[in-house]
Parts: sequence; C-alpha cells; structure tokens
Amino acid sequence: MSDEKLDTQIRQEQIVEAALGLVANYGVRRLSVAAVARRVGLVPSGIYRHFRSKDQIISAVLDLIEKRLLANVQAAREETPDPLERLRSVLIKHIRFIREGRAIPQIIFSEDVHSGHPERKTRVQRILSAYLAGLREFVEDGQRQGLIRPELDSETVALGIIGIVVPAGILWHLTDGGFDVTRHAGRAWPMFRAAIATETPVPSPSGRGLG
Amino acid sequence: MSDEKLDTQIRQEQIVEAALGLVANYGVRRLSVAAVARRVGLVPSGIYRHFRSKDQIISAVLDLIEKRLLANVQAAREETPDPLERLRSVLIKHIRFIREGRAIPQIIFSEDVHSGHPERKTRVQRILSAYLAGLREFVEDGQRQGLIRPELDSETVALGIIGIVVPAGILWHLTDGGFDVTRHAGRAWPMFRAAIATETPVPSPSGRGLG
DNA sequence: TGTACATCAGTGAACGCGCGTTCACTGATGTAC
DNA sequence: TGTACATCAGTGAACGCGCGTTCACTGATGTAC
Repeated sequence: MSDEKLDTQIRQEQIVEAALGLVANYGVRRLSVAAVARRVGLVPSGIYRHFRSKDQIISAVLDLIEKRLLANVQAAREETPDPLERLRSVLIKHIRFIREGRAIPQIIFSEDVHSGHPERKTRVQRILSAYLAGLREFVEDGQRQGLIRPELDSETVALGIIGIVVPAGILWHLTDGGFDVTRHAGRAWPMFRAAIATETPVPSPSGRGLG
Repeated sequence: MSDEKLDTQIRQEQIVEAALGLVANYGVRRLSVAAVARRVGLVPSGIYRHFRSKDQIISAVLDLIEKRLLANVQAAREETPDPLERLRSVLIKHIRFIREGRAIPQIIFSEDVHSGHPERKTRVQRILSAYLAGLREFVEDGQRQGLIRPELDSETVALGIIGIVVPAGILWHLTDGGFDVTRHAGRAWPMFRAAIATETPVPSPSGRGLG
C-alpha cells in the first residue's frame, strides 16, 4: 500500500490524526483499525507496528483533544485580559473546531467514546473538568472585576458556554453542515453575555420581584 | 427462558422499552439483540418473532422517543398559559427524563444513533425539528405577549433550552449520576430566563390578553 | 364437557460477516567496516 | 567508496470473537366440534 517506510513517531501522529478525523466526521462507530489504516496508507496489521491496540489509539486521540481544548483556553487568555472577551474567544474557537477540524471537542461529549471501559470514562471526565475549570477561572475573574454578576455560579456559567456549542455541533452534524453554527453562535453569545454581565456600569440596588 | 407465551403486541412494547433502557443507560454501543432479549426474558432469536430486524427496533425506539418528547411539550402547554412557565416546564420534564427514565431524549443528541444509515439521520433530524418547533412556538407566543424580548431569534432561544439540558445530561452520564442535574437546572434557568425575559417583569398595565 | 387441531411464540444450533489482533515473512534503510 | 549486515516498518494470511440473522423444530394456547 505505502511505498515508503516512515518513522514510528511520524506514523503515530498520522494515525492519531486519522483516527480523530474519522471520529469527528463519522462518529466513533466508524473508528476501525482498518479505516485508520486506509487513511494513513497502511494495511490494518501495519497499525500494530506503532500502537499496541486500538484502545491505545483512542487514548492518544483523547490526549490530542485535551491538548487542543486547553490550548484554546490558553490562547483566549493571551488574546485579551477582559474575562468576557475571553469567554467569547473560547466560544468562537470551539465553533471553529466544529466547522473546520470538525467537532474535535464534540467527541468528548459523545456518550460513545467512554461507553465501555470505565477508566476511559474517568479520563474523559477529567479532560472535561480541566476545560471547565479554565472557563470557570475566566468567570470568576470577571466576577472579581465586577464585570460578571457575582450571584451566578461559575460552573453554571461555564456550562452555559458548552451549552451553546454542543447543540450547535449536534445540529451541524445532523444536517451535514447545513446548520449555520457561526450564525447561531453570533446570536447566542449576545444573549448569553447579557445574562451574565452586570447590568450597566451604573449599579441599581433596587429589589426586583421575579415570579 | 420464559415460561409463558405473550402476544406480539405486548412483546413489541417490552422490546422497545428494553431497547430504550439499554441505550439510555449504557449508550447505543450496548444495544444488541442479545441484550434486549435478555431484558425481556427471551432468547436472541426470539426477538425475530416480533421484529424483522434490529433496525426496526431502533426505528420503533425513535417513535417512542418522539412521542415522549412531544408529549412533554403538549403537557407544558396544558399546564400553564404563561410562555415562560411553559419553557421552564419543558426544561424540568426534560431534566426528569435524564434522572428517571434516564437520558431518554439524550439519545437523539447522540451522534451514534444516526451514524450509519442516512435515512435515520433524517429521521432524527425531523424529530428534533418537531421538538424545537414546539419550543419556538412558546418563545414566539411570549414575544407576542411582550414577555420575551422581541429582538431574540426564537430558534436560538429554543436551542438555549436544549443547551441547558444536553451538557447536564452528558455530565450526569459521565459521573454516573454524580452530577446534580436538578440543581444545575435550578441555577441555569433563572439565568436563562433573565436573558430572554423583557426587562420589566411587572404586570404591564397596558398589556392586552389578545394573544 | 372433552378432544383434535391449527396457530404461533419461543428455542437452540448454525451461518456469515466484520472486526481486532497475531505472526512469520519481506524488503527498504541506515550504519559499520 | 562500496559492501554486508542489523534493524524494523510494512505485508498478507489466519485466528477467535461477538453479533445479527436464519431455520427447522417444540410445545403452549385458544378454538371448533
């Protein structure tokens, strides 16, 4: 199949990238050793020169996803000091993932990667926690700076960002890209921002009677 | 295995219920004919007395889910005339699904049910659309009555409800029920409500109940 | 009422298929001399 | 510089397993007489 021999390190990267692509585009169902092999131009058994098992490939895919998710958070941190802008930046990057590399982080939210081995479930949980922790940090910074309503629970706000992204990703996938995720994010963000930002620079201490 | 013979109609219901339970609890991965058979007390081949194929079982499961989702919307409609309360009611019912029957609607948002046959993807898309249409109706009613900000896109708001539920369901599943979905909904809803409701929740003196 | 029969839900063995994985083998590549 | 050798990425056949599905058979149930 392949006319050249490549170093294991290069092959490992290719294999993980191929596996990620398969999962992102077609779901975990279509992640087979044979499909991965086809993508990198090897015969199925050739994969086992570079990974001990399919499970190890999935594990490496999770590593990559974790890296990219946290890189998003880090990039947002470096882009701007404004906590609200940081949240928006993560949202945009996440949406871009859905549109380009396609659903890279969506995988984490799929019930399927972690169905089976409970250890992997814990793994996914930890990745998600780390990501959420990054978002919560932004939220809490914003609260300390008086930009985000102090009475809000930071976890709830962080999950709110996820809540914009995930359903959009699902619809994007269901409609084969027909659903405009960018437009959705563009509409959902101002709504969300208004919900979490403090009313105005002028605080009004008047009580409100919500039913 | 089973010492009594039951009518096909009864068995069909049992089988669909068992399949739904399996998917909800363990994900689509664990939905096998053998597992379903075990749950209803039959031998695998016995299933084929009542369904022509596994695909038909999945199709029937989707029917059931559709029915339950739309029943939620209908129930909310009958419970209260207030659009905001209707949205809240659907949210609560959805959360209850996650906690009790467990993730019944979560299945729709799993990339896995529809990975494979494109016809099923379209099917899921239609179910989701119908559900969203119900929510949008509430939103637009609210806008007409001046309770929900008129500048908001009803689809975005409807997806916002989904955005509260889905990540919560994912965390619930990841943590084996450790994540408190009810508490999350209890915190997310006021935030969401504040984002979509018109500023002044005071009963408007100029409000007309024309609808 | 009891008996014979047709119906059909349930069984268990067997199948083909796809998949993950193993294994002996091949042959390209880099290196020591 | 050219040659011999060790290394190891890649191959293809074969495996065991689980799964969906088929099929001839069993035996409980309801009904006609």
